[in-house]
Amino acid sequence: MGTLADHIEAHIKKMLKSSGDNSVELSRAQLANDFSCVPSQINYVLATRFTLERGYIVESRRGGGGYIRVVHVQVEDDLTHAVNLLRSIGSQLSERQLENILARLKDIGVISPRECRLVRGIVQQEVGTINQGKDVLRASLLRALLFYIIESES
Amino acid sequence: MGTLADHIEAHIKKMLKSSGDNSVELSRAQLANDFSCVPSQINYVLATRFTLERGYIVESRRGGGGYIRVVHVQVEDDLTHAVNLLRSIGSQLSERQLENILARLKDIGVISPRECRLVRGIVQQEVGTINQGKDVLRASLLRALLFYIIESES
DNA sequence: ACAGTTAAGGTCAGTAATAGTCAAAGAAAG
DNA sequence: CTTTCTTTGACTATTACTGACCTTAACTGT
Repeated sequence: MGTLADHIEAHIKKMLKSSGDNSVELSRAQLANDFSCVPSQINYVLATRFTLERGYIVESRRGGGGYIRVVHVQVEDDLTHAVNLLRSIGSQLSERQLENILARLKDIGVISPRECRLVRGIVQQEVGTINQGKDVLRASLLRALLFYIIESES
Repeated sequence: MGTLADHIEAHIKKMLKSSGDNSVELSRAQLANDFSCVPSQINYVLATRFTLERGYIVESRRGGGGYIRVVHVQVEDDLTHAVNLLRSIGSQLSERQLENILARLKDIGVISPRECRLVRGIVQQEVGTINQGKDVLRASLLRALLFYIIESES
C-alpha cells in the first residue's frame, strides 16, 4: 500500500495533472478533513514531497480566505534540464540529494521507473561496499550512470 | 537441511517466483518474526544472497510504513560470460586491468566500440576528479556501468 | 477608524513505527 | 586450530503523524 503521506502526495499530483496549468489551489483544512488527519500533516507532505529540488513551488496565505497553491514548474526542455541537473551534482552527494535528483529525472521522463530503480540499486550496492567517502562515490557513480544513460540515448 | 539464512533466502525466492513481476515487498520485522530471529538477520540474508551480482536489487525505506523491496532482474544467457567478468572485478582496479576487461568485453561483443570509448571516457573523467582511492573508484564505476549496460540491453 | 472576532495557515517538538549498522559471540568448515 | 559464515543485540537513523501553540488576514459592529 503506502502511507497516508503517499496518498496525499498522489492526490495532489493528480489534481495538478488535471489542472491544465500545472498549478492547483488547496485548502489545508479541507484536505486534512478529506484524509481524516491533522492539518499539519498537509504541511509535512508539502515539505517532504513538493520541494523546489523536485520542481515544485508552494505559496500560501493565512487568514480568512487563506489558501495553499502548489505550482509544478517546468523549465527548459527535458534534456537540457537533465544535463543541468547532472551539472549540479557536486563532488559529494547525500542519499537524500540522490533521491531528489532521481525523483526529478523520473518525473520529467528522462529515466524510466525501471532505470531509476536500477541506478538507485547500483549506487546503493556500490556505496555499501566502502566505509569512507560514501558521498564522493555517490556523486561519481550518479554522474557516470546518468552521463551514460543520456549519452547512449541521444 | 541448511542454515536459517538458507531458509530465509529460499522463502524470499519463493515469494519472488509467485509474484508475477519478479519483485516482492516485505516487512523486515514481520519476516524476522516469522522465522523467530532478530531483524538484522534479514539484513544479513539480503546482503549475502540478494546482491546485484546475483541479479537482485534491494530497495528499502525506514520509518513509518517502511518496507524492503527485492527485485529480481534477469540477464540473458549469452551475457553469462560478461556477468562472470563483472564478478571478477574486485574492490580495486588498475588502469591496466580496466583496459583488459574493456578489450575483452568488446571482443566478445557485449559492448560496442562506441560504448567502450564512452565507458573509458567516463571512468577516466571521474577518476581524474579525485586524488585518493583511484583504484577503488575505477572498480566501482566499471562494475556500475557494465551492470547498467548489461541490464538495460538484455 | 478601531477593536474584537473569526477564519485561515505555520511551527515545532514529541511519539511511534520502521529499517540499518556494527561488533562480538557462536557455529561450521577446512 | 584457524578461518569463514551465521546469529544476535545494543545502538543508530529515518520517516510518518499528531497536537499544542503561534501568526496572519479578513470581517463586523460601533
